Amino acid sequence: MPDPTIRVRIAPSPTGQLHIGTARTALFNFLYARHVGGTFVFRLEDTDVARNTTAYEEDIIGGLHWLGITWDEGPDVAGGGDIGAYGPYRQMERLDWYRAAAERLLAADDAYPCFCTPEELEADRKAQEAAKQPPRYVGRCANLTADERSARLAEGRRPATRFRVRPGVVGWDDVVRDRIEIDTANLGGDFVIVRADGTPLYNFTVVVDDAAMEISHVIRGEDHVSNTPKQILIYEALGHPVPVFAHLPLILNPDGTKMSKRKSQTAVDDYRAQGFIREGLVNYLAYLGWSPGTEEDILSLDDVVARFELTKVQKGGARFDRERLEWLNGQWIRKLAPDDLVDRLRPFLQAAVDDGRIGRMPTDDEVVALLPIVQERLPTLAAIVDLVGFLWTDDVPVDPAVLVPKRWDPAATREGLTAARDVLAAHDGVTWEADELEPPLRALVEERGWKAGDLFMAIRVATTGRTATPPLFDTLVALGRERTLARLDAARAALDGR
RNA sequence: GCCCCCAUCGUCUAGAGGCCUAGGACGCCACCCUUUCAAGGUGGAGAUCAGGGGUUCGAAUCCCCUUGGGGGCACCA
Repeated sequence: MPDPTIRVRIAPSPTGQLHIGTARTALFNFLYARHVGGTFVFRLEDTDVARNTTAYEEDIIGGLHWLGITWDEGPDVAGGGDIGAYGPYRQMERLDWYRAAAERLLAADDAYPCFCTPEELEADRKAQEAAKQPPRYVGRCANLTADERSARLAEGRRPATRFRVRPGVVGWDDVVRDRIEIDTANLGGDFVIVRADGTPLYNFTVVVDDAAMEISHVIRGEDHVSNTPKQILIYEALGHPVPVFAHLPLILNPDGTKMSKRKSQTAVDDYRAQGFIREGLVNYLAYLGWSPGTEEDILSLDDVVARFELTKVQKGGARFDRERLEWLNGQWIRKLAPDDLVDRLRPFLQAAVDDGRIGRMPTDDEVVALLPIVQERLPTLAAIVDLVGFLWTDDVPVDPAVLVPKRWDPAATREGLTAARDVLAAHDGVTWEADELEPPLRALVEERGWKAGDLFMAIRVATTGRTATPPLFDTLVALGRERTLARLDAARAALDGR
């Protein structure tokens, strides 16, 4: 049931790393397109030449792909060629389109050349501010005669192009917030659509491109609501049909303000580097401002596509809750198949080797063998290092103070560790399985009248350096006989050295 | 200063006039399981549906006002 009349887009500007907010907007556009069988377009708004870099372009495209978000038209790789019949999909390659559109507006007097200098505009703004007036263009160049214009041109002054804002009210039926109407008197006067240097501005290019690419639904953040009337004015002046608008609620910092780098972690890359997986992040992001209206909470990308409705989008902003993200991430990590999980864990293990947090890289087999005891304990992939890093490090620092269980004293601990060491050393060493290690140690506890927890905790700390680990006997198996005995010896020595 | 938007547990949300003595999830607290930590299970605390007026037989749901919060007011996107 593909619907060729529905075309949506994401149009990031490559001036920074992929932002959580951009990813969410891209996701919602993708979800809508896939749900209705429409077309999803990716376009690069790269007219801010001073701040663009291909590295950011790569980061954005790579990040979206990593999340599982794909598009039907646009550049598929950084710096790469376009796919699709409505290209080019980079604004810097569409300069002719903007020039032609600007000329049409100029010819129809819907726009005019403005010779105001930055100094003049700055002075106007200062005066308005002092008078507690809202900033707006005063219209100095709005009604210049042809002679006045040519005179200024003759002086060598390069004009910007301003769009003439007509009086009246502009309104639209927003899919998420119903009817919105704004008096054009509040738009700040005629606005610039082409800079004096000839490069076009956002509110203008976005309309020219969306119209040319036949975008039917503009799904974007609420921060664009105030741009919408300006854009509608341009659509009308250009004679293009106005698309349907859907303004999504913002993603907020914990304090309720618009999510920002200053107050939150906003780069998708950073979440990825911390071991969040695409399934978890996508699931979490989908629920920021949307819900299926059921009591489901673990949904795959495909599940969300099947359930997504623009009309179920929330109006109010949603604070980013990292705790919930971690829980969801853990849920998804638990669902991964062993081989898949090992593949995803490998880079995190390698990173730990590289910066010395662990001494060596475990083999895939070693990691697979460990999954039954670690998979359900990982809120993130990166947590693997904290959880069982002691397995791949030669010297595990053991703090004598934590080595002694609460009910024991150092002497008792020494005695316990010695007895445990003897019991384990008596094991033949041919096999070394959890269900072979536990019974004799429990028998030891029984015989001495100890509490199992005390002895086990002493062994745990002695062999891992930690009080919280995966189940003890599985851990000792992973450690191996020799290292288990060696660490027990070392711990006793540490106790003696006190 | 001006314009616009929003408002259900701490957080994400269900709720589209009676099914709501407001449901779920995260987080929190107990208990169970248990060698620690998780996971899982059970139960609990937690929202006078921001406040006030209407409309209606009946309002979290519709209207108005107030308050609070947010977004935007560039030759940025």
